[in-house]
Amino acid sequence: MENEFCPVHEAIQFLQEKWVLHIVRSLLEEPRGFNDLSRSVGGCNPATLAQRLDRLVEIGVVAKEVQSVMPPRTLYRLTPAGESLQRVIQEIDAWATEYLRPAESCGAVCDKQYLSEA
Amino acid sequence: MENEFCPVHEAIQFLQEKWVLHIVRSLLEEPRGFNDLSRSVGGCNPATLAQRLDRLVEIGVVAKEVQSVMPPRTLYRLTPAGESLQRVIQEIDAWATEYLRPAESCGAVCDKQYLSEA
DNA sequence: TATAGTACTTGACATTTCAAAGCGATTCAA
DNA sequence: TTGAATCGCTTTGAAATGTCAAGTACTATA
Repeated sequence: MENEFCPVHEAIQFLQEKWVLHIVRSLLEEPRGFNDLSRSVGGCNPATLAQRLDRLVEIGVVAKEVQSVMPPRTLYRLTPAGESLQRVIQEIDAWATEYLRPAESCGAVCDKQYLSEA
Repeated sequence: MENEFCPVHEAIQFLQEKWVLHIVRSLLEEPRGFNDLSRSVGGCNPATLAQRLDRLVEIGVVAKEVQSVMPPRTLYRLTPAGESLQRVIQEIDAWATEYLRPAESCGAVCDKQYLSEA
């Protein structure tokens, strides 16, 4: 269990980095600029977002397209590897809609959620 | 986009907590005690693990079974809701084996991984 | 001319995670 | 019988990580 390369472990390690799944999910909808992405993800501060994007680009899940430096205009879009994460997100979606119950609201208070009984 | 309850968002929020996916994956294999789980997950310190388990129990993904207090013997097992996370993990698995390439080793050095070209 | 928008960076602060040690109790090997 | 190992954690203080507010340099719109 030590010396073998375990892709799942690596994948989990990377997918569990804060905001990664949110970012991917947002980019699955459409390519976005930095601020647009930031708004869409909701709650991720620019420092973290920038760092996460660097990493996603480095890993090859996201491609960064600088359209013009000044005025700044950039597009982040998923690579094929990124797009194929859609299946993961879909499963999360399926699980969530089956098991997650609304606690109170969503946007503001996101600290408590419960599972449905069934 | 503010006041609606978005289960996927909640689910991602919760699944991206550090170690959660690793824990679930480990428990998918079999129910485990605290230390056993700790070893199987690998690298999570006990304080964090304990907290994560509390949360998982609270949310209803994991059930804690205290078999004896002294000598201590506890079992953590997935609830049905937890078990159905298997599909998520399976998709991660599929994605990982398709796109993740071994960088160097696995156990010790887990800081860099690359995607395959295809 | 003024306001809002782009993509970020910076530095101070808060939260999270960490490794290490320890605890009471039991079981097992020497 | 003594000592080490195992169990399920908790505590500690320090290190890593994430967050916030503000700012940069510039353009486009009003």
